[in-house]
Amino acid sequence: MAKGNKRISIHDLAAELGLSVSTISRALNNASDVSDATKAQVWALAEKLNYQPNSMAASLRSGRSNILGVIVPHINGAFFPAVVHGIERLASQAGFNVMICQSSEEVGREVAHIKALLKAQVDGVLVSMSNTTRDYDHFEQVRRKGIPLVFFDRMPEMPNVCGVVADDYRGAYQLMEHLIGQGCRRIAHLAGPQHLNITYNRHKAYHDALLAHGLPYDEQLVVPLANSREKAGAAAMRQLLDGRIRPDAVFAAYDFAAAGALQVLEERGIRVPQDMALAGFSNEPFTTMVKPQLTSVDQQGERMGEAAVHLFLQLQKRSDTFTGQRIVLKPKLVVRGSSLYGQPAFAAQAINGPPPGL
Amino acid sequence: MAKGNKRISIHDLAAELGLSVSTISRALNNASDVSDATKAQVWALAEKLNYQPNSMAASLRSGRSNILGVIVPHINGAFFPAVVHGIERLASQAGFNVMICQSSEEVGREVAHIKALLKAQVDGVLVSMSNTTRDYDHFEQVRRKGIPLVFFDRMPEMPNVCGVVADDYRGAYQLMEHLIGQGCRRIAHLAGPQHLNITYNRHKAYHDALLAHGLPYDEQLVVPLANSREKAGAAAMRQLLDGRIRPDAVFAAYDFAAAGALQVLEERGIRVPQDMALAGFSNEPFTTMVKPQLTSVDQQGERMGEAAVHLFLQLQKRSDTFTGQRIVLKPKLVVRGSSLYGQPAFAAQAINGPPPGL
DNA sequence: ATGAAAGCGCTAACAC
DNA sequence: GTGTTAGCGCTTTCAT
Repeated sequence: MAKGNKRISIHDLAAELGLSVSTISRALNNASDVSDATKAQVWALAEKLNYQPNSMAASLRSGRSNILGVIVPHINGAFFPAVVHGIERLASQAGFNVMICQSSEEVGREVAHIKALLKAQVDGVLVSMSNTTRDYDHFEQVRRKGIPLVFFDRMPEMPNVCGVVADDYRGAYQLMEHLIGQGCRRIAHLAGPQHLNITYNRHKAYHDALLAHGLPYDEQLVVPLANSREKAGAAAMRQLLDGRIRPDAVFAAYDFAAAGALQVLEERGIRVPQDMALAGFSNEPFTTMVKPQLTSVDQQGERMGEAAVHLFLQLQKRSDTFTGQRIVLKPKLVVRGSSLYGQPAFAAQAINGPPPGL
Repeated sequence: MAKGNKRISIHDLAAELGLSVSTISRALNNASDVSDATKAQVWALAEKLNYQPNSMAASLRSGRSNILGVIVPHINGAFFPAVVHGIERLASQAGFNVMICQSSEEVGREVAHIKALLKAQVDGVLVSMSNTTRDYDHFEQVRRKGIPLVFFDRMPEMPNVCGVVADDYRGAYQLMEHLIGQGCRRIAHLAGPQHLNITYNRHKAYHDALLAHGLPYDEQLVVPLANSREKAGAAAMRQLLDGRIRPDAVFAAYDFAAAGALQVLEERGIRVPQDMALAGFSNEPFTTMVKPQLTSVDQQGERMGEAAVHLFLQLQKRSDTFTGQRIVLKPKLVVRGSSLYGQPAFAAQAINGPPPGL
């Protein structure tokens, strides 16, 4: 009984009302050249019969699917979810459905997802590369089909790519100036992969800021992170502490890594920020939950998502020329207890008192 | 130049090879009744011409889209991302593409998403209700179309619904027994919405466990949370502390709320767990980053996702009878510093007497 | 303002 | 094993 209802189509509506299918179609799409009376009839009947349009058929015929494909490396942490949220908001406002895929940082899955999205005839593809992606053929394929392609956050080194990024260099540079301004002189860096624009830029800003302030760049103070998670941060921190030089500040390329580092520091009885300042990157919500609260850089995830959709819509309009348009978002330094010695009112607890343990 | 390539279809392949379209179709789908030689030819040419199948056309014809629709309330925190991950893994293994949608806890968006998924001819819908959903018409509509519908975590009160849930009651009960076993006697509860199965069960277990151990259930010790976030937890904690009775333990229905509560306790100089034990629910990653680490209950997100897909696949096979099948996952209590008095090495300063006044 | 008719690209009987 | 054929449900000229 539940399924006897054979799907009802515009033909059924047409028959019922004694109209032609084309009129029904036009009415349903609210075309301008249908009388209001007819529209009303059609809408009413559609409602009554609980008519569900078949978007497959529509897409097949029209060539437009109204689906936007999105590929993110993962949805851990708060950043990518925020971006996705921004994308969904604006896209659905523009009448698009969004198909979200996770590459889980594997090129293989990224390629597979691109393929699936193309099969699904998406009208556009928004992607943030996986960190194992070194070859860009699959992206080129999207463009070759004339389908708008927009990157966000993690961009490939391709000619004429469109995309939106946060100014990681600037954010990291500001962060470094803050640390230096706090009196730190031997700042270490827990570095992300150098083939990705984002982490490359964070590292480069670290380097440049040091030199610009007359401080040496010491490779011993730069430890690569195996990934962006806590454990990797903890491991890197241990490696750093076991080295010859003891830094007086650590800039981790990710908040999660910073959190891992923080735990190691606590284990070893090194006070933050008194003995060592600490800062991360991304402004994850948990940065305000740990003790001391973590200084970080906010990447404006939601705005990034919106900007990406914006770019897509533009590209769709004038699909002839794929100008390598880029939008660069200004990140925001968020200073908290983990890098603040002294004065500010609310940070009073940060400085006085002996170490909290014991 | 980039877009002159008019899409190539099986007709092009057929013409090029002097075969019929049906043979091409069969070869492409690796049907058993095509000679290997032909298959090889077809595959080769498809590769060479970079043929992309059009899944819209295939779906329209076959009636199967191979798309699985998923609706989650949000992707904050780690739980829903974990579920989604589980879903994607198993679904893609079974040859399905996944379309993820966020309702953002708004029924309106949930309804809209259901509509869009139906239009897109999805083969099944997996959903975790928004917390503003009180009416289930849109879900019924899915079933009425004969489309497999599976809930996870948050289930509606509908007859014969299929779904997979964690045993929140059991998890919360174990948590309560742990607290009581630790000597807590005036345990408070920061409660989630009571119209949702999950938070209702957490509350009910709180209630039942108290009575079962001869402790009174006191409404003054139950404070409703405005939502699942930190701020709400902080607000509820303040309200609790401003009340007449000072609890010696707090069980928050969400980890984020517990984190907010923890901050308030710190502000007020109330030591955790010595003065007051604290526990949350979900086992978010940040529970190990805060100090003290938070006791919580793990909900097995990834397994829940896999189970949901499993149910869907079953439903799809025997679509005649919609048995109200349910899978219940056993949650896991994770005891950490926030509720541990005594022995363990690092907790040397433990106090076991009655809670210090004030 | 409405209708007729031709497909979009593919699959699935049914023939041979 | 391969070919023929008839649509899936809709949009979209082109008529009227």
